[in-house]
Amino acid sequence: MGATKTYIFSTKQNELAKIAKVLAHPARVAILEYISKQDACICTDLVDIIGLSQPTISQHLNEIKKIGLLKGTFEGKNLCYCIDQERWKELQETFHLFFSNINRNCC
Amino acid sequence: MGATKTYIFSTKQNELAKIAKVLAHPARVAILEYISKQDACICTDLVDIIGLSQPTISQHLNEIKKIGLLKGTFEGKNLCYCIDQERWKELQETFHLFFSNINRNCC
DNA sequence: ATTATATATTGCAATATTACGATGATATAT
DNA sequence: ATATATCATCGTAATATTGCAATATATAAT
Repeated sequence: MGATKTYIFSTKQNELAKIAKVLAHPARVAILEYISKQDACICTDLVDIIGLSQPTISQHLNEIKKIGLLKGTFEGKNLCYCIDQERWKELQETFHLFFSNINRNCC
Repeated sequence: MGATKTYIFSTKQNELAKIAKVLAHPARVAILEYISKQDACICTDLVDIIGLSQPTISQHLNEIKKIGLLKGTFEGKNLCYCIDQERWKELQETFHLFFSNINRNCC
């Protein structure tokens, strides 16, 4: 009891849910928006900009990383994150397909 | 501590997160897919088809309803659910915009 | 009125998520 | 070597989610 019964559902359903879960927190939405607006990698102003503690931001970044959305490279002292464009497009397509496959007939 | 600090974020960020949260469970993805594949309203085969208990399915339907994705009408004995097309399109657009606004330049 | 059927609500236990202080690891600067 | 800065990890408290049994509600049929 209490835990999601993933084994009941299809791989695709679980996959979409997993991605959606990452977007299901405003901090992660904000992080992704901020990174995507930068011309290049960001080297964490995130803590100041978003207003959550450093460990919390780190945790959220990790969630985003888990679904392959972040590429990280070291550049001097700071770890620089940017969005993995290929993966981003994959997710975009996943959501696009989900939203497109809806029947027009209804009550 | 423990609860999401929604007041830190913009309305749009919270809105996207709220919608994503609904899609962040495979049961709700499955429910939406099933309803959208029907020609007309469905009158709950959901419990049998998905394999969760009736109260659990009811709860999930309620989460979906909360973001305005379901229209329900009584038709005979059974409550029939179908997807609100207008709202569906709105959400589709919300995600589309989110995924489109990403910068191309990166490391 | 009684019964059968479908769905909602309540209450609760198991588990997951969110957030942060304390601490650790690593790299640069002095 | 020591200090400083940046980010990760650990531990833990607060809160949220998931799932179901039991119960309530509502309509339809008898």
